[in-house]
Amino acid sequence: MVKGNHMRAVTIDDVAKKAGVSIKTVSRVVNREPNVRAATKEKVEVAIKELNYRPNQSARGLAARRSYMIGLLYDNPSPNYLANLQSGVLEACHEKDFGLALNPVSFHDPDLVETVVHWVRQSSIDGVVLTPPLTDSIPLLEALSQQNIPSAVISSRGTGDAPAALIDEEEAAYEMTRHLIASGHRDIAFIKGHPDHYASGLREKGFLRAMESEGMPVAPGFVEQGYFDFASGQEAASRLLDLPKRPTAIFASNDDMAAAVIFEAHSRKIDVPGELAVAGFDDTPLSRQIWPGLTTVRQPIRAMGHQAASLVLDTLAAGKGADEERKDVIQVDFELMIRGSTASRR
Amino acid sequence: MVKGNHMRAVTIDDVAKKAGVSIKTVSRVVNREPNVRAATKEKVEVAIKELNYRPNQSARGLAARRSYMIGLLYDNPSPNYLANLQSGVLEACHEKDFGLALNPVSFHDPDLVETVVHWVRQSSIDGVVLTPPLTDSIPLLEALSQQNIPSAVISSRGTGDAPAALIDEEEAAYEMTRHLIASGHRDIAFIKGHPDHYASGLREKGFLRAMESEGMPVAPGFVEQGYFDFASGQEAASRLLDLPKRPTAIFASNDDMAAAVIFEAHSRKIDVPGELAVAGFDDTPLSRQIWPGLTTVRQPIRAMGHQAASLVLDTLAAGKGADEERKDVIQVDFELMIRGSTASRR
DNA sequence: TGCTTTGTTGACAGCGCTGTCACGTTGCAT
DNA sequence: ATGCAACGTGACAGCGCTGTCAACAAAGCA
Repeated sequence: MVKGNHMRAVTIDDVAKKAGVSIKTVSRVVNREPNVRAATKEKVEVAIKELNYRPNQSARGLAARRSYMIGLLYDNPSPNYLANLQSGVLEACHEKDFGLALNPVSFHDPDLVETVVHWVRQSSIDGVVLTPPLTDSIPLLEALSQQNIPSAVISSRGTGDAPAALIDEEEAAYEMTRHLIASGHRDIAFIKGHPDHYASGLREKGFLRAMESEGMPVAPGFVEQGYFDFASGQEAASRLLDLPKRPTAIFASNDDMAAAVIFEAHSRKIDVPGELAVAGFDDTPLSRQIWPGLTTVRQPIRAMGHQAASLVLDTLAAGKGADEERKDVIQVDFELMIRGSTASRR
Repeated sequence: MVKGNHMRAVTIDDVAKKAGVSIKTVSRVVNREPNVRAATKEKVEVAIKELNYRPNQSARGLAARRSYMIGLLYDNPSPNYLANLQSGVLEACHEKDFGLALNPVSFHDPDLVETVVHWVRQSSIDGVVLTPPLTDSIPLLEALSQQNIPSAVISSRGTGDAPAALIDEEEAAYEMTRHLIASGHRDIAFIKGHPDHYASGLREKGFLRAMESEGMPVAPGFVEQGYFDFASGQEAASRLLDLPKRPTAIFASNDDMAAAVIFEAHSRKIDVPGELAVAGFDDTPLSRQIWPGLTTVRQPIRAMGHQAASLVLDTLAAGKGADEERKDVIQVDFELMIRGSTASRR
C-alpha cells in the first residue's frame, strides 16, 4: 500500500516562480505593503489564486516575530452569542490570513490580567477581541494597551477607550419600552441584566428614560435584578407575578430571561400576551422557538464580531503597533423584532 | 512615554549555554526524546526553569513541519452544539499544549475533500476532529487517512473506521420510545432527522424497533421527514396534526424540531402534554426554556468533544503518525431527561 | 541636460527550532 | 581482551518567511 502522497505544500517560492517575480515581491503583495506596481501586484495575485497559496503561519511568525493570530477572549457567554460572534471574527481573520486563538477566561479571576498578558506574550498574540463583561475591565484594557496589544471590544464598553463595535443599547431599550407603551401598557416591569455587564445599565437607563418621557411612574418593586440566565429570570418573574398588582408587561434584559418569564407565566396559567406582554433582548433563535414568539431586539452579533476583528486587524496592518489613537467606534443598527409575545391588547 | 520593554525572549541557545550542552540536547529534553542521560536532562531542566524558557511555537512548527494544532471541522451546527463541543475540544488541546484551528465547511461543497486536504496541508494541521455530518463522508475520511492525518469523529459514524466518541443513538431512541409507550401512548409519530446525518437513521431504527417490540404498528403517515431545524419540524408537525386521526405523542429527532412541534401545538390550542406528548433529542438549553419542559435525550457533547480531541492527540503523541490502527470507539452514556412535555396521561 | 528624489524590485541573512547524520562512549557477549 | 551493538551528544543544514539594504528605473527639479 502506498503511503500518503505528501505533496509538498505550496510555498512562496512556487508563487514567485509562477508570477515571475522574487519571493520578496510576493511577500509584499501578501502583506499589502506599498510600493508594488499595480501590474506586478496583479500577476502575483493571479498566481496566488491559481496555486491556492496560503502563507505558512509558522514561517511568517518566526520571521516577523509575531504569530499572525488574534485572540478572542470570552467569559462564559451564551452558546448562541459565542457561535455567532466567533463566526464573524473567524471570517474577518480568514480574509486577512490571520489565525484565531480562543481563550475562555473568568472575569472574576483575580489573576485575570496577569493570565491574559502572559498568554498574549507567550503565544505572541498580535491583538485581541474582547467580549462582555471583559470589555468593561479597565485594568485589563490598560494592561493590553500598555503591552502595546491592539484590541477591540464588542457590544458594550464601559469607561475604556478601545475601538468598539456596538449598538446603541440605551436607545434600543428606549424604543422597546416605547413599543410596549404604544401597545397600551402602563404597568411595565423591568428585569435588569448582569451587573458585571456595562450594557445592563444602559438598557435599564433606556427603559427608565422611556417611562419618564411618557410621565409614567415605575411602580415600586417593578425593577428586578437578573443575571442574564434563565434561572434568575424565572426568579425575578416569580417575584413580579406575585406582586399584589402585577405588571401587564415585563421587559427582560435578554431573551433567556424573557423566555423564563413566559415559562413562569405559562405555569401559572397566565396568558401571554393576553394578560402579560413580554419583551426580550438579543433575538436569539430561542425567541422564535418558544410560543408565543418573543418580541425582542435584534443585534447583528455576527457582523459585530466581524467589525471588531477588522478593527484589530486594520490597526495591525496600519500602525504595526497600537500607538496612534484610532478610537473608532462602529455603531451598528439594531432592530425591533415584534412577535406574538407583545401582541396588541384588546 | 517608554515604549514596551523589548527584552529579547529566552531562546534555546540561552538554555543550552546555561546548561553547558548543545541546543540539540535541550531540544531533546523539551520534546521528551529518549537517549538523554538523566544527569544531563536534570541540568537542562534546571536551566529551563531558571530562565523560564518557553519554546517558540512558530520556530517549532516551522522546523518540524507541524503546527502543533488540531483542526475542528464543522458544517453549520447548532450554536449550542458547537459551543459545547468546542469547549471540550479546547480543553483537551490546552491540556496537551496544542492549539485549535476552526474550520467551518460545507458538507455539500463538491470540493470539500480538496478544500480540507489543502487546508490541512497548508496549515500543517496535525490532526482533525470531525462533526456530523462530515463524519459520514467516506471520501473525506479516506483522504484524511491517506494524507496520514489522525482524525476522530464525534457522535455518529457511518461506515468509516476512524476513532470516535459517541453514544448509542439507536438505543437512546429505543428507550425514549419505550418511555412514551410506558406513559400510555399507542399512536406515536416520529420526525426523522436530516438524511445527511447517519445518526438520523439510527434514531429512526431505535424508534421502529421499540414500536415493533411492543407489537405496535406505526400508522401510515406517522413517520415524517425533518431536517433538524425548527422550520422543518414545524412543517412536519403541521402535517402530523392535520391527520384525521392524529398522534397522541410525537418523538422528534432533535430538540429544535420538538420545540417546533410544541410551538405548532400551542398555536392550535392543543394542550401539551394533555392532548399531545412531545419528546426531543439532545437536551439543549432550549429544552429547559420552553414550556412545558421538553423530555429529551441528554448526550454529553462537551465530554465527547474532549474525548475525540484526546483520541487525536494521543495518536499524535504515540505514533508520530497514524499508522498503527487504533480504531478506538469511546461510547459514552446518554440519559433520558423526563420533563413536562411527556407527563403521564390521566 | 545632469542631478536628486522617489518608486519598484530582488539578493541575502537570519528568525528559533528540529531532523539527519556522524562521532564518541558505553555495555555486553564473546 | 575484543568486537559490536546501543547509547548519548553535537554540528549543521534547512523549514518558509520577513527585514534590510542595495540596485536600478522613473520622475521631478534646476
